Amino acid sequence: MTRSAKPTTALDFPRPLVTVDIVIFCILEDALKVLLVRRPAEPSDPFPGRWALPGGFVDVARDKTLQGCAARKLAEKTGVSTSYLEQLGSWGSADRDPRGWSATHAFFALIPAQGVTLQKGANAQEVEWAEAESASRKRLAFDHGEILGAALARLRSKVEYTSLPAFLLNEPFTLPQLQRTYEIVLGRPVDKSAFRKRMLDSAFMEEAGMVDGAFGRPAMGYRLRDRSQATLFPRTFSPRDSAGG
Amino acid sequence: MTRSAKPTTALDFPRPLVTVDIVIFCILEDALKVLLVRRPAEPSDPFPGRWALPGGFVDVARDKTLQGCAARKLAEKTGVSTSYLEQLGSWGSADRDPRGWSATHAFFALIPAQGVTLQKGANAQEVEWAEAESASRKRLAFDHGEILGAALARLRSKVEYTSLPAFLLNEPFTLPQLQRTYEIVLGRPVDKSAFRKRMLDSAFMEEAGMVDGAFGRPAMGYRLRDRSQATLFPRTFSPRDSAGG
DNA sequence: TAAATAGTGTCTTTCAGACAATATCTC
DNA sequence: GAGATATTGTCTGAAAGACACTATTTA
Repeated sequence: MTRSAKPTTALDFPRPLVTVDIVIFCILEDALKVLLVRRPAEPSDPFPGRWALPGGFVDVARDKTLQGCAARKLAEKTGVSTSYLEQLGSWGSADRDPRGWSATHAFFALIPAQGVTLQKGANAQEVEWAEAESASRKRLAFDHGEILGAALARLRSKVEYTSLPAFLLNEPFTLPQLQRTYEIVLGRPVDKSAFRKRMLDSAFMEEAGMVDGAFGRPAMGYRLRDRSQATLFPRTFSPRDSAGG
Repeated sequence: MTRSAKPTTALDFPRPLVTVDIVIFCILEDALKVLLVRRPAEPSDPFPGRWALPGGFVDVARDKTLQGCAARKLAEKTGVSTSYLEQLGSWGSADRDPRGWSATHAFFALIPAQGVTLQKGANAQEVEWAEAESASRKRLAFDHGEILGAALARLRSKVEYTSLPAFLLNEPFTLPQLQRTYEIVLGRPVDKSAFRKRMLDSAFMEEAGMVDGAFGRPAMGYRLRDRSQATLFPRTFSPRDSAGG
């Protein structure tokens, strides 16, 4: 990199604003939800009163890395510290923030429904779990609608060939629960037998004792062998006709 | 996003340095190469004399978007303006740049070998095409070794199930040329018949007249239908035994 | 006609999808 | 036992991999 727009020792040229935003997904009420916070109502703020993704400025004194900054904000909002956290991309332009040239680093997180305790911000911000699909069509603050759309697309795409949905469940989880999670995210039913074969064959989970629900036969509980990353399947889920190259 | 570390109208808190770096891939001499530039030798500069990825500070006055900034830098270095340009991710931390907290937005570009005219920087920077694999093991400036490694991993991963390698070829290209490109990036041979079936079935190319080489039977030339994005295949390339979950 | 390269055909195996059958629980 | 849910088994068709074969060029 040249890094020589100006004499390299003088770094006094204007810098963009740098923020981190997080798309936090969760399954609630049999639907895919995303966490939104309402921006302060003061008219001096950009997009007052609008719903936005949780996030904020990188705190140079406090944050050692971008990932760390994202993890901190996630924990502040949800109380969840261990979860799947993946970088989504960055959005930067002269006009996405009325306060000046800004670049945001977007992350997306998958967290299990239970164990979440929503924290209102110090400034008593309003917080809600919004249905993901409809939220992406809402008019959100900044370019957060676009970012949420990208997160949804990434999630849906990856769900076709990875074990990602497992991160949306508490452990131990059962195969029927996992299948239901896939179906919610994919938006279509999945064949039970094929699903189970696929999950068990790829061996990214291990047995964790029986779990019994309210009715019917108890199911085997599973936990992930590696909670730090998802497993890739060699093929996508696909009904017979579609995606058939 | 809170964006309220300080009163929201006062934006006078310290900001990270913001840069863009590009991993530019190209096939040369039957190998995958990446473009490196040598950093200035002045000791006042970070990593003097080290090889680095091309890139530099975002110019708030000049660049409208991050993608635009990347495209500009790509054109400045290679003379290539139309090519495949994808965001790779961002790397930001307190200590990756000795000059202070910095965040870089990394992109990766695929360009055809021909038509490239390397431009030495205004400051007569040294520029070279390095073999990609070995370059990723070299000690590059900043965290560029890590970034290059991530780019290589992303490329190799995507080559298994996308049409990406087509962007490394000039049009019109032939199927044997495309196959050779896949083999170079994958690092293993690919069956001719299966390869051709796959490429032709997914119909991301269209015929563009016969092309004849030095020897043997002339081949059909093809061009991409859509140069803006790659096509996804429903399955990965995989030899019989491996990846056979 | 030999060498080189491009393109096609065929066989086999794998495996996902469909769906039926069986197992184990509660009430 | 009825109802509910979990788990397994069997069949089938699509498609990828392996590999042999044919086609078209130059020397």
